[in-house]
Amino acid sequence: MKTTKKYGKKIDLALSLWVKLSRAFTVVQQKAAEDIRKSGLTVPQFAVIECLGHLGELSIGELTKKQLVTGGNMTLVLDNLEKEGLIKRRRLQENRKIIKVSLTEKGKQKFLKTFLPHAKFISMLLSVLNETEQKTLANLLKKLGKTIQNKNI
Amino acid sequence: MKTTKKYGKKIDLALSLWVKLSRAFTVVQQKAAEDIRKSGLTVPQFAVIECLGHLGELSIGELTKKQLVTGGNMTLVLDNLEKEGLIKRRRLQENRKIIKVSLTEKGKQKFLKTFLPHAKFISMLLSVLNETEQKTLANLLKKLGKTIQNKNI
DNA sequence: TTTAAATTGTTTAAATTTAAACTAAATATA
DNA sequence: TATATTTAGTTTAAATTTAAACAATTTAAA
Repeated sequence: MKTTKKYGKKIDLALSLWVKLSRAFTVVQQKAAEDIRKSGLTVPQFAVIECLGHLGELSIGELTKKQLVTGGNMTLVLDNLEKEGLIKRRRLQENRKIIKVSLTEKGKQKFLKTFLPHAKFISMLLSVLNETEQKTLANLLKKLGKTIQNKNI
Repeated sequence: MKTTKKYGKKIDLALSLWVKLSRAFTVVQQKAAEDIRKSGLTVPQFAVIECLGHLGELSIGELTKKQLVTGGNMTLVLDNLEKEGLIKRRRLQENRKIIKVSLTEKGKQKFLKTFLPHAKFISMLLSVLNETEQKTLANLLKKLGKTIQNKNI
């Protein structure tokens, strides 16, 4: 922790936290991305497969909200997954504005084959923190993420 | 916290932590990016200005390491900052492979004008956690980031 | 010394991402 | 009903980012 006050105690602490949050995320993200690419999927493709694999059929809007990406981007990711036969789109008859997305049989196989190994990789990576530390960290991050997201600034 | 074991306690905990880390980072990052764009700089441009403003003259390699971006990308960011007259490049005579980058007078003014308001914004954003929580979080994130980065996987 | 290897930074092409304009469908309002 | 607004998703153009090939310089090894 820095001991010199550059901009005042409160600001210095927040900046230091933000730097460490960025660094920790980026480091994990880059290792995770390397691991994901081995499966032949891009990171956003993997994220969609994972989301559908765990939560079942979702609308495109729900997917973009879950992953905090823009709609145009999601369209492209889904197009590519559709071309590979991993997902399918289905227009809702009750509300024809909405398109539901789900895994095909091939997509389910891909999910089953790729997710657990990647989960183990992440677990191995994060094992530099013990169980208690991981729980504490997760709780603080949850509070940070949830509160800021719900806050309209 | 999830109570159902999907992949075993250890893996579930790590996955849950990774999701929360991503979410917290992304949420803060998107708010921070919005704030930075008001200054007329892109996020990576701002990061370079900040780095040079705080650390003084750095080589291009040092900048890419600090920001965990690829070299090609840094070249473009520096080109654009140079066009705007905010930074300057200087080839080292002792080692002509190395190019040192520093802020111009205009760049220093930009740094002084933009950094503190942004720092205050970040501080306000992170104030959803109290001082103790911020310190705990920063320490855990530091441990996570440093250890994984030094670990060769 | 001279060649080979490593380091530093740039260029290029391709992939990714965003923002804004757009289409289509549903809902609200006059 | 008819028009306007909102919502859901797509298209497009531009910006960003990466990875790989490249050039220049330095260092190491034969």
